[in-house]
Amino acid sequence: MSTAPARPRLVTDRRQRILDAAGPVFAEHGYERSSVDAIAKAAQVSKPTIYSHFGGKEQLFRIWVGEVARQTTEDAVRAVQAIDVTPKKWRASLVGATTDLVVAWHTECAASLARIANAEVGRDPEIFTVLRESAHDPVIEALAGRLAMLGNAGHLTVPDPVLAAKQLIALARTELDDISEFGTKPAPVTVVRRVVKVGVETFLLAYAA
Amino acid sequence: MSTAPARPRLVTDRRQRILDAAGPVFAEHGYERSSVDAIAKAAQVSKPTIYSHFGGKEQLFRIWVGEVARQTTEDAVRAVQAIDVTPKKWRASLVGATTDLVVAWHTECAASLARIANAEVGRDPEIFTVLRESAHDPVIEALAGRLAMLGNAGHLTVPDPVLAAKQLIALARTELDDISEFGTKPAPVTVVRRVVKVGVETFLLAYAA
Amino acid sequence: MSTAPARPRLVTDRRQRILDAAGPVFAEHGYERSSVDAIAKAAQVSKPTIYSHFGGKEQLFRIWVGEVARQTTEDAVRAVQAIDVTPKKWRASLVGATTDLVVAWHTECAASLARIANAEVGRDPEIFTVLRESAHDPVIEALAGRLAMLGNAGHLTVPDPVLAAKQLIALARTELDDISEFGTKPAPVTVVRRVVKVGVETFLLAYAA
Amino acid sequence: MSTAPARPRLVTDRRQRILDAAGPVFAEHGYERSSVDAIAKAAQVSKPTIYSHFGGKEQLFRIWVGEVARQTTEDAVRAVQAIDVTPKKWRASLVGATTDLVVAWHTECAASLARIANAEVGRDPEIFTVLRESAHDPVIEALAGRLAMLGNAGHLTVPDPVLAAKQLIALARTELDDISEFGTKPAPVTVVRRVVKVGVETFLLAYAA
DNA sequence: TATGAATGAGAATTCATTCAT
DNA sequence: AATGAATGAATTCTCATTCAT
Repeated sequence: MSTAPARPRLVTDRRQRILDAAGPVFAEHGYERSSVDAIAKAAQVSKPTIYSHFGGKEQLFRIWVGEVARQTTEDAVRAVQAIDVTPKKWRASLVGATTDLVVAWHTECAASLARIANAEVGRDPEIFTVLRESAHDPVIEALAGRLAMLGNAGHLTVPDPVLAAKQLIALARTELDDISEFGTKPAPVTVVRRVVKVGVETFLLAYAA
Repeated sequence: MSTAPARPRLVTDRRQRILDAAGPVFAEHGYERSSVDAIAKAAQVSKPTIYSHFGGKEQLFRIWVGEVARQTTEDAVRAVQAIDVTPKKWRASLVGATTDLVVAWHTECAASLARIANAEVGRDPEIFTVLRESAHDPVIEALAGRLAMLGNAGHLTVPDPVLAAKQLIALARTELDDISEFGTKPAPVTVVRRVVKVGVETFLLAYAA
Repeated sequence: MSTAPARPRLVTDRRQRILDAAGPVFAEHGYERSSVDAIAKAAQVSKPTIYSHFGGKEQLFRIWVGEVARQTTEDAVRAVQAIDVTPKKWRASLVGATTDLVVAWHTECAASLARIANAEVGRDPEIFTVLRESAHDPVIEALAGRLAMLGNAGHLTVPDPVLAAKQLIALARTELDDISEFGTKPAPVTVVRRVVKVGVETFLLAYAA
Repeated sequence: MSTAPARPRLVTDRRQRILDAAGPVFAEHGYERSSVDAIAKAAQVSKPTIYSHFGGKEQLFRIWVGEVARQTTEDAVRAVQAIDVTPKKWRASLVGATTDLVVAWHTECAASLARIANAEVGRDPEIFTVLRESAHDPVIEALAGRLAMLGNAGHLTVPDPVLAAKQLIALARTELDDISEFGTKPAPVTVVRRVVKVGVETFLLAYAA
């Protein structure tokens, strides 16, 4: 117990350290241009360690995608669940929640993920499935649920809540790709807030009861 | 005239043949995974020929991007200009034109271009500029113009035509990424027609005079 | 006669124009790094023209070497022949002639030739022979002749005039490689003059009668 | 101990094996015509190994140059330091040491190095600096020191020892380029001995007290 | 478990050279 | 005689992956 090294914990940390290092690398350079070497260096780990933990570049990538998707989705769903359906607050909270949702997806990491996954979908179609199931669908579902509630509460007319959810997001993001140059430049939150609000207002014009 | 060789024609065609061959390759594999070798093989041309015509992989890629963008934009703008503002026809023609516009952007080539350019924008930010200026802006401008006309004609209430144009497109495309799996699978035209119509209807709910 | 083009002359000029263009290119980049393309461009001529006139890069190179060697040797021999063996002038004219000889070999072209030929001698041993026979030997012979005359005139003691000639040149050039950094930097004539004089003085110490 | 593999040794030897293999290749073909492939094959090593050890062709070349220069200089300086200034021995030892010095520089490797460095000096001027500082200057310094001692001992009259050192070397090497055809052919030691002796004798004629 | 060292396969690019006109 | 266009071969260098320890 006296001379016991503090390693055992680190050993399990290795995995996380690699993932943490891989994130920025993938985010900045994309899949192809990210070399395992670079990731190993960033993680201060040797290449074989990466291989023994993840099996290869491809798998490491997939796991990273999963991680970011899970995290982002968690944030997005939390934002959606904050929508307050009470008469006095629903408007403001809808705007606020939509903003939070959009912001959650505009994290540097999440934005890069979107770009990269988009690009790699041709090479590895499973990525599409993973992302849809672990990121897209849950958020749409959650949002559709809240919109349905707003319908039931008589604030909105929502014949197809899932469609409405998708459209709300589409409207909220309308100007963002322009502003953030496809997710390359970080858009200041105040700007995001403004454009999202504009989108939500259009949504309300269409869906207001 | 009897012994005239069949070559002279081909000589000048080389450039186009290379571009034609590069298209599918880039479209299918993306920039990084497309090797000049593969393009040369597909074009039945030697690698140096590509280099003497285009200067390098990067430039070939940019020129391909430009070509597709130009072609797509041409089609899209033509679609927009077909919008008929007369009382009886405007609704139908708005739906029709929006459908055509979306279809123009869902060509296999154009869809791939969007995915790839998106992916490569980090490596070569100029692509963003090129695409915005040569593809995105002209279409938005044209569409904004028609929407303004519809406003003047009293059919719509369009305080900000450019915004409206962007929103119309966003709504029209809302379900397309889902359906075409990020542009990977070709969406049947009938399906496209249906989802676009849904989007335009939402747009009209918001913007109808 | 009226519409006759002025070409016929140019046709024969082509050859010289290519040689003139090849000189600086070879001189600056050496044999390997000089591309036929670059030479063609510099000569404002198409590559096949070079091939039809010279047969290939190698042969063009050899002919260039020959040209420079001939020219340089001519100058060097002329310098040597200016040595005046009369009692009053022999010392000064020996210094002057040696300086001229060294200067002739320190032309940008000649210096490069020396460097390059030296380098290429392994690849093409014939170059050594060509240079020795067309450049080195004639100069040594001429100088040996004059030194012998100076011996006969009683000014010097020259048991082996050929050896003496080689030694005189060696002494005269002693510091030049240092100063010109292996012929890369052009040495100012005043400096050349000074170091050559020093060398000749040592020579006279050894050979004075 | 029975099953101990023979590899561990080799692993660390890789670097040296590459250098040893690179030497002859560079020496025979010069920098440009030496392909990394050829060196790898000669070293029985894969190309990436070379790159991981040396970073690239250029750096490998520089390191080789450094190695040969260091080795050669060591030998040359040792030869110079063997000069004995005692009255009875100085003449013979000066001849002997100069011979050794010249021989050290006429190693196949050193001779090639001189040729090649000379050729590459245009492309990479740093080579000149490296060689001068690590090879040329130390030898000249050492030799100048000994000549000064001989001057102090009253055997020679040496107003400028550094100049004298350079001249001694120049005279000793006078006929060597001819004989060895620019360092291409190996000159038999007996021949070297003879021509060096002739050169030293001329030196003594000029510098004897 | 973790790693330094090694590699086979393949990338972009350039070159000397030759057709067909 | 001159050229634009094309090419086979070779170059340097990088990468994902795997041993042997």
